[in-house]
Amino acid sequence: MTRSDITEALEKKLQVTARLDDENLHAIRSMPISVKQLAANQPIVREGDRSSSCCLCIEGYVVRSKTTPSGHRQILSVHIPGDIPDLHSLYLNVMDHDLVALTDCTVGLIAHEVLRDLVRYRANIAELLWRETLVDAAIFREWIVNLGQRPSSSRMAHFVLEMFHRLKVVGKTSGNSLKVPMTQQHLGEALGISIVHVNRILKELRGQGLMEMHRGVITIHDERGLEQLGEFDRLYLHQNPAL
DNA sequence: TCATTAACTGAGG
DNA sequence: CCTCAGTTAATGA
Repeated sequence: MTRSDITEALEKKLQVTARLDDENLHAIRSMPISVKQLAANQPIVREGDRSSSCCLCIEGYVVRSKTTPSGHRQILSVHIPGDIPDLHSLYLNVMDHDLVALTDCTVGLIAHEVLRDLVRYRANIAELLWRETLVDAAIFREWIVNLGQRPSSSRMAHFVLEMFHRLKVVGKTSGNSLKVPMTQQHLGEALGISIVHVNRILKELRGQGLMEMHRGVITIHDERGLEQLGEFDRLYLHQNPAL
């Protein structure tokens, strides 16, 4: 892996709304990053941990989750290349949830001091990271609405479209298909529905000609139909609408 | 191990 | 009475 592979997705995502000038781009490209390979299901940081670095997803997927005392896990968010899922740990010292590798993946650990210096001395980058954090919060708000107010078929449709649009920004979709390397168990944990019901919903969506999922690859057959079912409006992702 | 399906159940509209 | 979704259990890939 070359140095530009490491920050490629991050650069794409940061520049969704505004170009970075050469100097700031160079600052991002020359951040010291320690690259680590992780196996699926390997914890990155756990609730209660004090971390001294932030995790940049380079390849593969990562989830944030919380597990209740009775053992039920809620997946809070799914992270893809270019995301920094624990950016908040820069200022919140103790983790309030777990960060776990969903698939085998490559992550880059960026020391807090490095990021703090970037934020202190480069207003442009500070604004982009601030923006990332706000969009992250916007996505959480949408997830709350999704889990609390939509029937499960709409939840699934909404989730798939969100992943589709987020993956598109970093160039990880191909035509109408996207990788969502989650088992039906994972989908259930993300959407708050039982595994058997996940299976029923997938069958229903397939039957309606909306989408299909096979071994972690989703093919969208009817994007408009999915948007209607999922009441999906991509505004909350705050992407460049031209993309 | 993961995916699929049927059958049954209860909540709630 | 109908729809939605959880549980259980059996079975297939």
